[in-house]
Amino acid sequence: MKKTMNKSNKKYHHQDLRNTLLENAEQLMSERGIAGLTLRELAERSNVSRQAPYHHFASKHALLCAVAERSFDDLNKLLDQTGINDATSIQERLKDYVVAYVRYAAENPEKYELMFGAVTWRNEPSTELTEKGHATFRRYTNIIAQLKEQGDMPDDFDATRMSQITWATLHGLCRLKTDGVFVSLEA
Amino acid sequence: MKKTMNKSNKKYHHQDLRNTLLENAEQLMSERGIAGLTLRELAERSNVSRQAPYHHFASKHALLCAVAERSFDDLNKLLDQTGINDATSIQERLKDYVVAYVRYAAENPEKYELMFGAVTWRNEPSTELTEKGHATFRRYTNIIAQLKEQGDMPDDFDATRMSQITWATLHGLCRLKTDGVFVSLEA
DNA sequence: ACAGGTATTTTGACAGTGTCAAGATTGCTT
DNA sequence: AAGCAATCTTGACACTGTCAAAATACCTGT
Repeated sequence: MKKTMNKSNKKYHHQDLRNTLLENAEQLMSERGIAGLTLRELAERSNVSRQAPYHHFASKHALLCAVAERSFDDLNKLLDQTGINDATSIQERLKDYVVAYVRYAAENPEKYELMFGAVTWRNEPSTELTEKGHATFRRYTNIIAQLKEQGDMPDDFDATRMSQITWATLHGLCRLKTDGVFVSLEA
Repeated sequence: MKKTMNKSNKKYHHQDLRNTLLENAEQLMSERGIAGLTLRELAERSNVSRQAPYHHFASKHALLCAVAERSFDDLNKLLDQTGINDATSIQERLKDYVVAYVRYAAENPEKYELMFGAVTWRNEPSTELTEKGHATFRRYTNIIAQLKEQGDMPDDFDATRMSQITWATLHGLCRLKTDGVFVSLEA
């Protein structure tokens, strides 16, 4: 029985610091906005010196990318739950996907910004990040493909093309919401 | 004949500093990205001290908002030119609008970010900014409305609703492009 | 033309930022 | 118990936005 009881020890965060940092970063982001997130305040809130985070994240940008990946996991977990009831029709599944998707974006504007914003995607996004982003989209195209297989669509219905267009619509609406362009528009 | 020849005088920028700053800000943005735009470097490039811009813009945020307004003017000017040939059909006009719109966004990602991004819209956007943003959208809805008037659309065609959805699609595609999510996808 | 005032630009200063470098502390392994 | 690697801390630096106060150039009324 090894004595790996370091979790209970207050001093020296050890393996937990990474998760603690990520969680506090998310909360700090939702409070001060993504631009207002400061590594120093994050460190202070995590009861750690200002340089400690650098042992878990190479830079602030890396930290933000990690938050983005985490958010993708959260969203995908949410979307998983919508598919639990397989008895429902494909149309119902599509609707559930869209509703969950929009809700997540609306409730976590900063996370959504990191997931699909320029900060992460225009600075050498990691392969994991790009993979998770593509996976989220692929999950959508699967539903659209099933919709076509069901046969209710016209013959010239290109599932891939249609997925791109309609998901762009979805994304555009989410972005308008998260960016604050929408202020008074019912769902 | 008053002697208002201050334009030619090299010293003391006077009325031109504001425009010079805006132009240099745009160029600096396209080089270093919107986050890389620095008031100090902007001042230096404009051959002016670091505090001079503050007499024309209350803060960096105000400067960015001014750039956004300017970009709206540019885009609207571009869209004006597409409508010059009134002989073309409405369908053609819509296509021209979309093409010009997407092209502007793709060629000026930073400006587009300021026009519809969180930086400007989530920090007390000025009435002028919101007005210009709405005007750009209104111009789009007009085309859609004309499309309906022309009679080719089904009876339950809600022009307003349709404008919102299709413009969200347009915006979503532009955003994916400007944010760098698209990297290898033909137009 | 000149005096005075206003608009404009400058210089000095400060708190805050990300992050490099080097030292200190802890816990695990032998 | 010793040593070592992982982890955390402290010191330092260049850079940022912006406040305060001084300096400069222009404009207007007389």
